[in-house]
Amino acid sequence: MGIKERKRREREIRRQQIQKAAKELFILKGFNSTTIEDIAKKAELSPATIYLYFKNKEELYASLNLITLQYLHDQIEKIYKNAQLPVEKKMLKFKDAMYNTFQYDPLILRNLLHIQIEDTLSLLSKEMPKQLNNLSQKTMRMVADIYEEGVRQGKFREGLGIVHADIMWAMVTGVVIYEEAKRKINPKKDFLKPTLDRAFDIFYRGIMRSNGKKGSR
Amino acid sequence: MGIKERKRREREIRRQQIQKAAKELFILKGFNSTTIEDIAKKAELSPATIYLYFKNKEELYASLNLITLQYLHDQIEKIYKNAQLPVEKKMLKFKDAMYNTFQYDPLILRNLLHIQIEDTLSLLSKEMPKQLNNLSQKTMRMVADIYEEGVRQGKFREGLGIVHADIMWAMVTGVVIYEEAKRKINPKKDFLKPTLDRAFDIFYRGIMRSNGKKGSR
Amino acid sequence: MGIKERKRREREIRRQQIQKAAKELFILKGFNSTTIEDIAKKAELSPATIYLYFKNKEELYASLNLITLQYLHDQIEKIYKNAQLPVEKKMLKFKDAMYNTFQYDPLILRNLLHIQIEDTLSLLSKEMPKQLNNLSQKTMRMVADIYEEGVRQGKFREGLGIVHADIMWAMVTGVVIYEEAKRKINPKKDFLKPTLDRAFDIFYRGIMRSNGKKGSR
Amino acid sequence: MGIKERKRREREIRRQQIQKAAKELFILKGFNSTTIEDIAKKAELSPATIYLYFKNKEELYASLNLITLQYLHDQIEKIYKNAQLPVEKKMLKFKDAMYNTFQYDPLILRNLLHIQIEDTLSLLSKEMPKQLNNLSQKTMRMVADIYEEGVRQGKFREGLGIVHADIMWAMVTGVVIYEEAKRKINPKKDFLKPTLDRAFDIFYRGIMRSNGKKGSR
DNA sequence: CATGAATGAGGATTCATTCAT
DNA sequence: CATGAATGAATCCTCATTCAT
Repeated sequence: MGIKERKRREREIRRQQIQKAAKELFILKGFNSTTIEDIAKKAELSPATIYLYFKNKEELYASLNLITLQYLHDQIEKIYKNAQLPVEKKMLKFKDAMYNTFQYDPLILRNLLHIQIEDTLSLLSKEMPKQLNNLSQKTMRMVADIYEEGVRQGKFREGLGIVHADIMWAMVTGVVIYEEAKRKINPKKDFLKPTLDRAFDIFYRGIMRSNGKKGSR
Repeated sequence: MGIKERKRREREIRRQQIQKAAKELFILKGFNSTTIEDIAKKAELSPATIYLYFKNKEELYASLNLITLQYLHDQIEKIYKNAQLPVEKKMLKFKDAMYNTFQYDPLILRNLLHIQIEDTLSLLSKEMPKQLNNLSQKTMRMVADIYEEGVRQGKFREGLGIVHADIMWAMVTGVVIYEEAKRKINPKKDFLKPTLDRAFDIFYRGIMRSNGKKGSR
Repeated sequence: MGIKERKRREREIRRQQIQKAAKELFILKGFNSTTIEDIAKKAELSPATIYLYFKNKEELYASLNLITLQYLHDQIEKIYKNAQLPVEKKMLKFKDAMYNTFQYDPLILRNLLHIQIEDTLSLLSKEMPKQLNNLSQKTMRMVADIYEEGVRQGKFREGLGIVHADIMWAMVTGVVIYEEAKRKINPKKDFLKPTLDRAFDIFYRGIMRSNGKKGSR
Repeated sequence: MGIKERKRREREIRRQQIQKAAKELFILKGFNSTTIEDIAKKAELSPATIYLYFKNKEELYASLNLITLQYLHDQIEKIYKNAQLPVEKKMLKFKDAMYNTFQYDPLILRNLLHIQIEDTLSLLSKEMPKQLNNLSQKTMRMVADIYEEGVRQGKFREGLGIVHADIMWAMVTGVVIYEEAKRKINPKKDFLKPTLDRAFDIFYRGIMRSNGKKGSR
């Protein structure tokens, strides 16, 4: 048993080593411009070895999302399940969860939003998209639930939870992408955090029933 | 004179015919997966002919942005210059301008945001990025000006105009991308318009100084 | 008659204008790297017009040789027919004729020697190679005759005239090519003339029966 | 160790197999008219494989020169270092070294002389031209040294060694090219050897101080 | 399990040449 | 006669993927 277990662990480590290399390169150069050989070189392996761990390039690419999505999901879940916290505080905390996630993996947007959907999904095995979708929906559902809870409590304005979950996600997404793009042109300063704060502040005021008193933060 | 003029017009038409074909394909399949041959076939020309009108694939790609960006710019400018309209109305009109633009060219986001920056800009001639950038900045500046005007008039909350222009753009962008992505997975229904409306409503409330009375629209 | 004649003359001028442009480009960039469009642009004509004057690119290329070869031929002939001049003087004069020719057209070597024979001759019309060959042989024959005359007069060492004509040609050729190559690497100084002089001096001594007295020049 | 060594050797063999095929084709059809696919077919490999061994077509082309140049260099060096041999004998032996080299690789001239310099050198990696130049200069320097030694010994006529090395090289070069060209037109007979002998004989007499007694060979 | 080596299947781009006007 | 425009035919090179060892 011990040996089998050790083998499995080693295998897992190798897998992650590949994913780490791949992630850095995909972020840096994009999907199409990153070659399997690039990844292999960075992971100090041979190209052929990559294929022992991932069915093909797309599957490797997609696997990265799963990790990040899980990362986001876990944070959202923790907030979601925190019985102490009032809904409006939860909503604010979501921002941090998202911000952390984008720090952890700037790639997630291009992926999850399927911006390059056509390049990406064709060769994936059946399982992968299902898992991605599942995790993604569960996460969004939690945000939606909180919104609806807020409506019931008379704190948030009327509206479908899922729509507001989408809008929140979209807004954060948009800001991240946009700031990322600007940083690419001029890498000197990074305005992501303050812009995101302001955006969330606007969002927060925008959804509150009466927002005369509280600001965000 | 007549002949020369007609020639020029025919040439322009040909150019647009290529751009039209290219745009549809780029939207459908993305930059890398669209081949020059695809475009040529769709435009009912030979691949070599494409190169009579565009220096290379990237230049053709970039040329599409210029059109769209001009389209957006012109609408924003019209609103901007409308002396009758109070700033808060202008802000609301911007939404329509953006919505129109995304209808006109869903591609614009991937491009303008340089999501594929590294794949795209290398072979462009010097002029193209300069023009793109110029037009883009002029457009954003107008939005920023309106915001600051609103602040001066005590209508909008304090804050830098350009930051709010960015946030507005980012939010709309995020919603469009996200809805587009969802539509790709399930093409049956299109929630772009209502979601965008709601998002803008939230944004609008979020920036107004006192938003007890007015809703959007 | 007058009009017809003028037309013909204009046509001839146009032809030469193309040849001039072509020659400069072929010298500068080589056969394969020179495009018809390059030539057309330089001659301030359209590519299609080139084809009104030359069957194809190769034919144009070959036509240049004919001019140069004629140029060489005429000089050699003048020396050849000069009854006053003793053979050894004639031999020395040949050097100048060759030198002039290479000045006039550095391209001639690559062409005449058919260095790029395989790239060049395939599409030529029947006539062209025949003319080239004819002119070339007539020229060499004159040199050979002079050598043999020298032998008969007991001035030059025994040997076939044509072999020595070949060697002389080859030697000059080699020096020109070699110096041309060196000049390409370091364009500052041009040692063609002195090297050629020395080479000819060696050649001259090498063929003279007794060369104790005379030097070259 | 054994396996690694064998692998290395196999790789080397493959490389040479490609070079062999390439050489034959380049000789036959020239650089531009020889395609990578031609070479691949002849070497019984796929085009892509060629690129595992050579960066690009030009690098492959240039690599052939290096081999030949080394071949020439080694022969010249052996003669150069032979302490027994008097300079005039050495000079004669140089002819044989060159003759061997041209037999071994008729291509060398077009290459070394950079006849197609502009088509050829652009894509080469930094190292290659440096190596070529280095080897070439070392070789010529040895010939020049011998000439100067001969001058000091009062055997050869006054003059710069390097100039005479150039002339010798150029003359041989010229003869080879010229005979090669004639053979292409009429492949029946090959006059290279006798013509070269005669040319060298002339050269030899031409440089000797007193050449009343000795002929060459 | 790991890998060096090989390759099939493209894809962008170029250019000599033709043809309708 | 001149040409703007169009294109067929090539050709170099890349890269995801496979396979024998």
